[in-house]
Amino acid sequence: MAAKTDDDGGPVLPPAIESAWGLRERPPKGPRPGLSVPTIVDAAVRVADADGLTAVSMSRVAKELGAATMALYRYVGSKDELLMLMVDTGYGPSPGPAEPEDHWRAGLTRWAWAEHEVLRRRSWLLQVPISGPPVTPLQLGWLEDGLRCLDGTTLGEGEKMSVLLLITGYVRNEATLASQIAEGSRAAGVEPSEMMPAYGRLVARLIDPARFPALHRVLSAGVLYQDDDPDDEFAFGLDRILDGVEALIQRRAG
Amino acid sequence: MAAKTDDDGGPVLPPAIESAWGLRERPPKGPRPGLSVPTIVDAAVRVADADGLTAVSMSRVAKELGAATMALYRYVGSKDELLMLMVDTGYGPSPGPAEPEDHWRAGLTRWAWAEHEVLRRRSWLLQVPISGPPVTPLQLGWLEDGLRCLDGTTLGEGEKMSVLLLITGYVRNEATLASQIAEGSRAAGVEPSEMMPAYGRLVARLIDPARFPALHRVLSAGVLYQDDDPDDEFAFGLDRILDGVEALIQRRAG
DNA sequence: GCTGTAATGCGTAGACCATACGCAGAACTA
DNA sequence: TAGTTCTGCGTATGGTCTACGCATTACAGC
Repeated sequence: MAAKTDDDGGPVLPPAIESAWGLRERPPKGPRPGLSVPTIVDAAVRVADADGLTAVSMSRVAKELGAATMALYRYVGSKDELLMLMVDTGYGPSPGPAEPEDHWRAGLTRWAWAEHEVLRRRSWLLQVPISGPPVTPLQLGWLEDGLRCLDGTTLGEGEKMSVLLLITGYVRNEATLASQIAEGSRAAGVEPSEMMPAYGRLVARLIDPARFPALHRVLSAGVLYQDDDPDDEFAFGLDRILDGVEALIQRRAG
Repeated sequence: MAAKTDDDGGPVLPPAIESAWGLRERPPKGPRPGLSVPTIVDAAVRVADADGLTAVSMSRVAKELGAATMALYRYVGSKDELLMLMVDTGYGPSPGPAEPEDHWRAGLTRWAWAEHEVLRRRSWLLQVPISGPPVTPLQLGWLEDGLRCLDGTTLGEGEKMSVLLLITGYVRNEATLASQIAEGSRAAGVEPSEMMPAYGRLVARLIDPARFPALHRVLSAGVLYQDDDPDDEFAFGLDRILDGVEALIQRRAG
């Protein structure tokens, strides 16, 4: 029998996650805890919001709480565990299920924009190295609400999951790109609106039009020089994906 | 005038990247260099291939080369710069442009599968915190070949870029998921084929069917318990995206 | 009320990490 | 041959996570 599995054969959850599901009560012995897992996670989120994920170290979070570094390890098994919990509360609760009368497309659009909005506000969420499929309560809440959007459709359960995976992946990807541009412009001391034009000029300087004809054509068309509305960009890709989903639903229906 | 921009107003490239474009020759004075940027990058890639990205430290790479840690800093400005170069050689050259007679869809499918294959072999590429749009020669080569697939279509240049972004994002996302499952199964000492079923059992244990009805339905359908071919999963999402692109091309054409 | 037990807070210390700085020596130019 | 400039790299600083052990606290049972 392999280690790290419980009696059911399921993977074992870190204690702090189990307590997030309310599956673990505190033993009544010993001194009253001066901290708590939510307090610690909130402090860590505050640090990340203020100074980015790289500023989140155990000592920094402890300082935020007026506690000693090692005190945190009484509540959290490791930094990775803390990060997992930070993701949960960083996303926050799902915006709620779609209205029953909503078209699936309207529901999923709202769902995608909600995640987009969260990631815009807390771009450090994208830098957390996610270590597996979601197991925290709020994360599964997002999944649940996404699934409900597809409730009335002809898709199979597996297809619904695939569609949500596709969309959430797209949202994360677009947000990653946007935050990189923002970060790059801050690092280079350039106005964010000047970032893409500057990138265009850089690529134009580097490439040989004979070796990179298609790319050269893109540059000549001025695509990179103009500073598009990122929201338009996001909406474009999302509509392409939803068009693809719609095609599948039509096929399953007819 | 802001710092970190050159006379053209373009962002300044790190020296090691400029040399990758052949824009910088060595001054003829001083002792012969015992190392070179490509040698160092190759060693770093070897370390990452063998022991993962976390094993890539300056001292470990130096040891791989039989050099002192600080010797590397004569060639590479920082570890981040080394990582950027590792990504370039880690991806390697693009598989080549599509055949001119190929349909755009066949070309993009091949392009996406090629990236998929690279990321399957070198999953550490996904963990490198990418810090901006591509500026290295091989990276732009991939972009070029992707653009050529869309050469004969009715799409605008900006739309072509968006489509490629969409696809590459999808590929990275799917690969990230797959590598997380592989990593998780290794960490828990479970057979990779048992990973998704174990996850399904875990979620089933956690959720309350009343609070998570849609998710419960997915579990009841046994979706998570069966161990699908990951390639089928990948092909499914890719086809959905390409369907969406096809819809757009049709609309632009007609 | 006393004692045993178990949990908490946290100080110390070890094993890493990136990298700033400075110096000795090598290889070229003049 | 002298001067310059670049290389290799040793040392040192300040940061990271976390294993371990100890004193303190608070409850359970007697």
